[in-house]
Amino acid sequence: MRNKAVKSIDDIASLANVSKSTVSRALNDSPLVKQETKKRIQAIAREHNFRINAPARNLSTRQSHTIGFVTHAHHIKSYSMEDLFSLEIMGGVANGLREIGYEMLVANVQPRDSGWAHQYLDSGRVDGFILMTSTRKQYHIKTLVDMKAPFIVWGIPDEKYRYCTVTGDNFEGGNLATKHLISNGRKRVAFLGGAPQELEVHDRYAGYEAALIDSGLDVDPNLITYGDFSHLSGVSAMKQLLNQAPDLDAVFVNSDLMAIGAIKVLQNQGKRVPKDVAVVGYDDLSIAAYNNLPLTTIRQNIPMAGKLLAQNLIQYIKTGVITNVTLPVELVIRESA
Amino acid sequence: MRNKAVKSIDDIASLANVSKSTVSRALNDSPLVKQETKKRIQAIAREHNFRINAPARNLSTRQSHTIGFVTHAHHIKSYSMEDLFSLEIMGGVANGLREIGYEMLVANVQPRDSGWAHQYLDSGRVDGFILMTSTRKQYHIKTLVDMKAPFIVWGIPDEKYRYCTVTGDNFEGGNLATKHLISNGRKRVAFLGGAPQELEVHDRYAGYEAALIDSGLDVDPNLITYGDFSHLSGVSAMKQLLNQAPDLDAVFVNSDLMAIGAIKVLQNQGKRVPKDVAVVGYDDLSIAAYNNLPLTTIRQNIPMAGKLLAQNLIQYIKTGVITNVTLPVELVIRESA
DNA sequence: GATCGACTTGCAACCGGTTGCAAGAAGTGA
DNA sequence: TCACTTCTTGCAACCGGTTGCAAGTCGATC
Repeated sequence: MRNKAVKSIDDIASLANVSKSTVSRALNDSPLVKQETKKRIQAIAREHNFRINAPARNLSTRQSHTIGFVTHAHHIKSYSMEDLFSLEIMGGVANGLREIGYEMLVANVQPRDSGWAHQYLDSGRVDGFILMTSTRKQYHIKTLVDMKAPFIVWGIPDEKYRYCTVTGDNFEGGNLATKHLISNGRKRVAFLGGAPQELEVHDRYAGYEAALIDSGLDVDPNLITYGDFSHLSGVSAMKQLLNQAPDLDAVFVNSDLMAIGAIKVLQNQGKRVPKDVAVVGYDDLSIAAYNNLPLTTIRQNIPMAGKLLAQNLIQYIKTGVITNVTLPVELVIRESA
Repeated sequence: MRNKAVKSIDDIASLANVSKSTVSRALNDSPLVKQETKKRIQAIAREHNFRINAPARNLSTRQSHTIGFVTHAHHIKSYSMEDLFSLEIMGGVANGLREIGYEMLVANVQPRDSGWAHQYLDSGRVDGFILMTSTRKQYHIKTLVDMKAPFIVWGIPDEKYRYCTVTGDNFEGGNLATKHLISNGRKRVAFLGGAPQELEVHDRYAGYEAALIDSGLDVDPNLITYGDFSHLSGVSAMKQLLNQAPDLDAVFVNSDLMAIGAIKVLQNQGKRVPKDVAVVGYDDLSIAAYNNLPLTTIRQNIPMAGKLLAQNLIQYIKTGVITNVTLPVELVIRESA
């Protein structure tokens, strides 16, 4: 260990026989310092394994270089499979942020808590937020807009406000899934939606409806039902569907988690999947491929989504540019349809 | 909004007609300031929605009040079901930390990266680490010990060093699982272990072996094999087991993820689970209950584990007390055995 | 040889807290 | 009334960076 006492920029300064300002500039690659000096200082810093003190830097620049990743765990005490979508995105976000020199703080927010944003932002702990939480999302967005906090959300932008978003192409997803089922000869294709208040769900429905109409099939209200994206809601919604329309021969389900629940219900009731009833899920979580009956599903490009959430938020923070991006989705055919 | 310009402790100081030192002490509930003054200052702070500036405080106290949660994602670019165990614990850790006033930073470390610890610690970004990463865990532990970094790990402590740990009772887990299978009349109970270099796996094996011996059953090397806890490794290890011992009638699997893979293999080869072959998993991840065939498994108390990882690390940081705790496990009977 | 602009570098203030030490106020006992 | 505690409070230094501004160096131009 040679970093005896090289803890601050001042130490480097004495070693290099320059002032701390010069060291600061050199380490930040400022054009103000001579190439040669810069190289020399950087070499010394590297050699002594020096790391800029983050709190000091954050204090001085009034930026934390940290982003809060906001989730609202399905179960209060710990994450679970129900949170898998958020969790998978989180990995992509963490990577995306690191590539541009930011860190990620996890803020697991209680649904009723309204002070969290101030708590993180006013204390200078984070520079902005990435919102995944679906319950009460509109409410949280309003709060953030009101306090002028920098943030980006996974989902379709609400017309009322202007803010950054990243989402998948939900119409296309619903359309692809339904067309696939129809092209396999299915005539009674049901729609098992996510939470009905979500705009994403409306778009997926629109895609579903368009596919039916394109093929000259009827849109039957008895074939439509909703859950809340969770496994359990998939179970009960599927039961309801079977009651309303016992003759259905396919289901387009708005999440893989619900699809897995739905398949279980179908099998329990003696239906063969996909023979009697074909099922298409949504998201293509890692679990879709691992499922007992590998899921045919609509893939959302999760790593890309994470990366864009990171990049576009930072871009917004730095430049104020508001981006709303829609990512393409694709149909992944496995065994359930 | 009344917090016009109340951004710093100085602002509060002028409002309250005291010095900033007094405000600082009041907000930290120091006994040095008079009760009445303290109340008054706290009231003013609350009223103006004041939050202490974290970077300033961190700089001054040389503590970040932040912990790095270290994982090593199974896939590089994003988290997946394979990381579910870490992810579930993460929720518990985040909650545990918040309860004692700490934040959690996610550090998704590349397996070959050796500089990450210095990067986070020397820069004052975190006060310590929580280690979940299993690949190369020993290597990372050595690094942390060498640099005298505060950390706690999920797992059994290595005899060579002294550091904080939290783990489940692996012997008991292996023993409970195996006894359960034997008590159901199984005679040829296989052991499908996690990564063979892990101490946890040895203990689970010991529990398995003890149960066999207690019941007068032979320990047959053909019934033993190993994977690496992942779903895929469960698939190939199960195939191998069936080759080595086609007559097996039960398997104790070291993770739920591997168990799900193993069951798929068994079913594909025409074995009925649990009728022909009973399967017990390990961990009781949320996925165990949701699986197509709900898993009988050994439950690790994940929320508690997360909480203790958080609490004991902070305790160590504050007092230097090294804790090594072993949490009880329990058998959860569902449908696979 | 004086002037000028382009480069480099250093000084010192500032970011917003914490804390050791000194000092003033209030209370106590002699 | 005075010396001595015990409470409270404020002063000022410090944590480790960043940055506006002044100043010094140096070759080029007139």
